[in-house]
Amino acid sequence: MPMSDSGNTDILIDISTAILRAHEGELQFRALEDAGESAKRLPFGPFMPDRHRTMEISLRQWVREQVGVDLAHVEQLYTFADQGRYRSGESDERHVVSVGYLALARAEDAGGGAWDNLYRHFPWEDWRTGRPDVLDAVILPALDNWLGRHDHAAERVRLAFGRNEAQWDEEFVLERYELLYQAGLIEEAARDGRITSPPQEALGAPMQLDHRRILATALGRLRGKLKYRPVLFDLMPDRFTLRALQETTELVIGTSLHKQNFRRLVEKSGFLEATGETSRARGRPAELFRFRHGNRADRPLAGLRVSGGRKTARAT
Amino acid sequence: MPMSDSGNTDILIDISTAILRAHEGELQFRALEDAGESAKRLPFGPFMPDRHRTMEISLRQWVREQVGVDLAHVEQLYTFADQGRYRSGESDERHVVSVGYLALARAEDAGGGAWDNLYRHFPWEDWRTGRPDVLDAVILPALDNWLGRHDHAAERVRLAFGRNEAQWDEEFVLERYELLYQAGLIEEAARDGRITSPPQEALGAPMQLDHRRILATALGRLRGKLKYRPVLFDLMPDRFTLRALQETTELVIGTSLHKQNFRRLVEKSGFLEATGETSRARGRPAELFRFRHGNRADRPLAGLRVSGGRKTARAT
DNA sequence: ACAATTATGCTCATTTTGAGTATAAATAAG
DNA sequence: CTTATTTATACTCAAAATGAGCATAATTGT
Repeated sequence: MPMSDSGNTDILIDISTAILRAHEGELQFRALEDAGESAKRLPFGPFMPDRHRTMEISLRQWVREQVGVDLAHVEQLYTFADQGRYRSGESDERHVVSVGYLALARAEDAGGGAWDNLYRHFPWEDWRTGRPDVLDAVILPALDNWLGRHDHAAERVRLAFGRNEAQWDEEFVLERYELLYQAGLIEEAARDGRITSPPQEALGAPMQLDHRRILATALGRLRGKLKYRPVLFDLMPDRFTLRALQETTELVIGTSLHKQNFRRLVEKSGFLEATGETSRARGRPAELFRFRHGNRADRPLAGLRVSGGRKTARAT
Repeated sequence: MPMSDSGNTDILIDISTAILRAHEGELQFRALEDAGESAKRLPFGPFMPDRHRTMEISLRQWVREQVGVDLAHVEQLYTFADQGRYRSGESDERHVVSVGYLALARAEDAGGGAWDNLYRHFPWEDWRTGRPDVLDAVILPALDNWLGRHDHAAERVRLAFGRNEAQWDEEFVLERYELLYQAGLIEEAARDGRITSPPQEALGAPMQLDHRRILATALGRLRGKLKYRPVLFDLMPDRFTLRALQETTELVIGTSLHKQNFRRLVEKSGFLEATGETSRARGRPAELFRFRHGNRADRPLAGLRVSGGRKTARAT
């Protein structure tokens, strides 16, 4: 065997889950509140290997029973083991390793309980109505100030926040969050003793432990994944209009899309099946579609990539 | 706090690392041999939270010291906690959770030690010289036989192995491996008591524990990642020809590419910088390029997607 | 009946991609 | 030293995908 053990390595594994749904025009996650603590948290619980064969089984069962949500898609995100970012002052002697999961739920299956708007914690990630003001008003100046003392990070900031020639990449959610953390701009950093400048109101609502980091990982992963796998449908009800699908997509990637092109893209992808029925609402009734499983060409939805439009001018 | 602990949940976390390099026309990984055991294994060691701040730091240091390899890229893959796929008959009472990592090394930094050809363990994944014979000769018939008794898996097999209308997706490495495991076609399945049909020689060399599964995860992840992030360069030396870059790419994705189009793609991506020097070999000397960090548009290399060619015939 | 609203169809220029052909600059062979 | 061979690089061309918009259809609200 490769190495001998050290003395005190008692480890507790927590499974923390970012459960997302699209509901009432918001991208929401299941949030829990604890008494005497203003910051919310994700649902989490210990992994008990003698009771559950795999972490995913453990998680699904536990979420159904304790949180009352039926999960559609479940995906492991990352295992965080950094010391210093967890319950600094607790009595439990064991080291906590936290395994983050992303789970998607359909609004119908999502039961009661409290759901929170995800973008409340990441206001700089929502570009649906244009570039968020907070970027130029607060974030970039503060980062510049920080870069004055830590200029090695300039390139990371450039790429993550799309400055100069770089493009905003909607998938870099975690990288942006980590930079804000390292720059001491968000409350979690202050809490961990990393404060370098006063935390800003505009920088999103903090969460307990490292749960905002897990949420950032979840959002980034989901934004990436939807471009090549049909995960979006795990946020949709059984039947839905193209408009509804587009709105959910926009919620996730945080930008608005061209309606006709979205239709073309998604129709060509082979993931949809018309039901023949229509939905009645304000204007012309829309056809109701259903997700057609796995079949067909299953082309990726690479067209969902946020491109910022053509680079060259249109010839006259 | 959400839940109370159960009695016996002592957990040991192992970090297992698939260290890959491109060398002498092979995609290789660092493999270790144990006395009295023909199957090889990946380097792994326990995570000791009281000694290392993060798992990645722990891993990098440990790999440098114990394995003698300087790592370029390091990326966490997945945390496997399934019982029953690990050291069935061992004395250690603790549950083992294994965190898999993918690491890339440049051939120059890779020191001595034993390296094994990755495709020796996944012969069905190497399509560089065309569709591997083993697929039609062994794998698909055996899977069909298994499907006779387990037809619920037919759709998974169809998608994973690209049958009927479905296309072979080179990223589904893990899904294919898992199906072969579940169908009892590979030695690891027999070892775990899952045998349903005799293991086949042609189904790749087995490995210890679940290390072939980690390798499969690593390969799939790398194949996916190279399409949108410049990870390939972490397998390349400081300067390289386009031909060398293409060969490395082909090694990873397991298909051959069109030379002129590869050049176009990669030049347009903005990741390359000409050095002015050239390399001498058989034919016309090739220009030497260098990886240009982060700068520029950083377009994804989505064109590396293996497409199987145009769908419609070219008009006469 | 008409305005407002939403869905859907379609066009068009540009860009990207797949697949070649053509040419250039070396080395190896005679 | 002339030619074949080999590899690199340039360029063409058609098909497909993409970004942007106009046009039309089918409803509800007034």
